[in-house]
Amino acid sequence: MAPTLKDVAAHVGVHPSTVSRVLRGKENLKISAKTHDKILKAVKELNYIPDFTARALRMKKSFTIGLIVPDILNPYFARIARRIEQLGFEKKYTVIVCNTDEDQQKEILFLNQLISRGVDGIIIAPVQDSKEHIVDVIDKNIPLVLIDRIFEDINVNSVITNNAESVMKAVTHLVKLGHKRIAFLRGQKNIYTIKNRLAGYKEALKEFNLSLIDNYIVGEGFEFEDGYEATLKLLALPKLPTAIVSSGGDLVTLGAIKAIYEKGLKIPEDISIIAFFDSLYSPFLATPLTTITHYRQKIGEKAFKLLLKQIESSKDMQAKTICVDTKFELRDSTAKPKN
Amino acid sequence: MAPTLKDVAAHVGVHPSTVSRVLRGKENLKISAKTHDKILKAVKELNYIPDFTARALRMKKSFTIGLIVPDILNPYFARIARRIEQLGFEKKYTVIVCNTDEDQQKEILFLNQLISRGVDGIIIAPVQDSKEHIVDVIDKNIPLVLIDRIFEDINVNSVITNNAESVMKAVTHLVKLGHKRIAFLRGQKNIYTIKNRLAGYKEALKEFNLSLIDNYIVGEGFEFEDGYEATLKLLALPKLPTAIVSSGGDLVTLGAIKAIYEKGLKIPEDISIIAFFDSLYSPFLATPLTTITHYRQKIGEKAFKLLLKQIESSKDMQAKTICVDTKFELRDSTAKPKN
DNA sequence: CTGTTAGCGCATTCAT
DNA sequence: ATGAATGCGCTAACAG
Repeated sequence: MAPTLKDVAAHVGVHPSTVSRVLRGKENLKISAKTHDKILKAVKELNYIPDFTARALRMKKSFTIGLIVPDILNPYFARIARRIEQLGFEKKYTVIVCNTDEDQQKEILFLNQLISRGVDGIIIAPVQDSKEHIVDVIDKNIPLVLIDRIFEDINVNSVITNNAESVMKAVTHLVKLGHKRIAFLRGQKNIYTIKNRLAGYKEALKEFNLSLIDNYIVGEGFEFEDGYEATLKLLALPKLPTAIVSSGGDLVTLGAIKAIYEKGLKIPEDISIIAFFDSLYSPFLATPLTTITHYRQKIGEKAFKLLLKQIESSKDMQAKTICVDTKFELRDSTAKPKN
Repeated sequence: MAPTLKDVAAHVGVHPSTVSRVLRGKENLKISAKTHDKILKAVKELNYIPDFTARALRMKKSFTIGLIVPDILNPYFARIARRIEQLGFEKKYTVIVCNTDEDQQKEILFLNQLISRGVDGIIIAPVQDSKEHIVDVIDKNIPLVLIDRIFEDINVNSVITNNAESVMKAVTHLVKLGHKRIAFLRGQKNIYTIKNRLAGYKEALKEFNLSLIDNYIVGEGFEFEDGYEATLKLLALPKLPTAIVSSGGDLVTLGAIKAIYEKGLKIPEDISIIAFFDSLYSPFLATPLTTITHYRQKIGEKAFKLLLKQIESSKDMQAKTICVDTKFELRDSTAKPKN
């Protein structure tokens, strides 16, 4: 068996609580240098490792936070998660990452699991079929911050990005190149980010007096196949778009690229593309992609700091929504339209 | 405050232990249908969520496993991790992922942290500067399985891939195309996988009677910059290689590609490349890469199952080393050498 | 400066 | 079929 406080205490000949005090190392608790040293020596000798579980139970504080994201394989969330872990590590917090695969049932399960494990707080990019389960958590007074996707009518700390503006910038770029038939490859419909990106798309069209063509808005999910299928549909239209704004992220975009190649089209000669794309790989693709990328580390940082503040402040703090900019990176996947 | 067993018991008018029994749901414990139902009803009403921490303390079983990898941003480890999480979820285990960034100090810290948290087992791709800390964990009788990187002289469950054979296959392919000057872009030296890949490289050279050129073996790490720098060095040599085997994974390979492009060379016309490359992106790169890829999900699966068996078996089981194949995927980054 | 006491929430052994 | 008692390992309030 692993040695406990009691074992260490017995080994030194003091009371367990004394050992505890030494190990907690509170400044103001006066302990004789002698016993202090003896205890530390015994700890080393016995190779004592404190039992975090017991401590958590006693202190009602687990130094654990939960992170719920759709899919950690997505470089967007991976980078955010990694940053949160890093910061957590610095502050002695462990983070438990949960992947929902955009399945709200799973999300609810994870939420309960995390609560059951007594996490000190939760960072979540929710599935957004509904919000009751999120509200429940907040009502339980468990610190929570939303990332990427918020519910506009609930008052909670959140970190988002300026989706609409990003797309408007992208469309503007295309219009200036001469494009008039710009399609929007969506991603999953009901998601906050996507709704806002779509809104930005529509607003930009309006601004440039371009008509909104329903068939030009396609896509139903965030997976490779979703992008592939949707783009095939797009490319089967009688009147092809000359440009695509891909708002569903890396996988969707790769799917789109595959479809485009399969149809024998060239990027950007036949069709231009601007994508929300967060991996390192964009410069190396067949045609280096012009992208909208996120400051993912910053998003992770803001989220973690908000959460930490909420965890550490006894009184409830004023909820804040932080908006992080995106970056427009011009590469080679956009050009003037042919016709 | 969250309701406890006691609250539920009081609400129904029974003893907490009775509630516990109902919730544990052991078959052989006879409980009247009446109280059973009443208790379940109360649980729902109060929205009782069991305290996992307390349970873990009491049962000395946390239903948590630790996964320690170099970097979850690496698609190789990301996919393995994801699969382990998935399987863990099915079996009610939570997994805590730790990233070492190839820093052994961190690895030791994480190991202790995990032990302190009372994980039921650990899966680890170790840094491999040394092995004492790993042996310590095993000596503590904590179930542990090594992935990707093993210590050949310690007897422990492990899952590896056939590194040497993979490289031999790659070199063979290049030789058959007519290459005689084949460089090896290594990755971090002291790592098991890399050592074996290098061994495979050397063996293949020998088999084909090609001389081993020291300058053709480069690379010191797993990052993008490592690949970039190392390849620049390679391309500054008086006698350029006509092909590169990149054994350091995705990032290193991307770095290499960048260096090659910057030197104004073309793939595969000027230089061929075969890479250990695990992301979805390989078909879409400027020249779709001929790669060696891993069955990452399978690796995760094997590792998880080994660990679970070890956790669940009271007596210590016979340690096993499972070797998972790799896949050679021919694309367009290899061709006959120019001269 | 250190020991004593109590209890976090739960599962379990022993009663009844 | 259920209640009572115990303790997992730890911290904290209170004594002294």
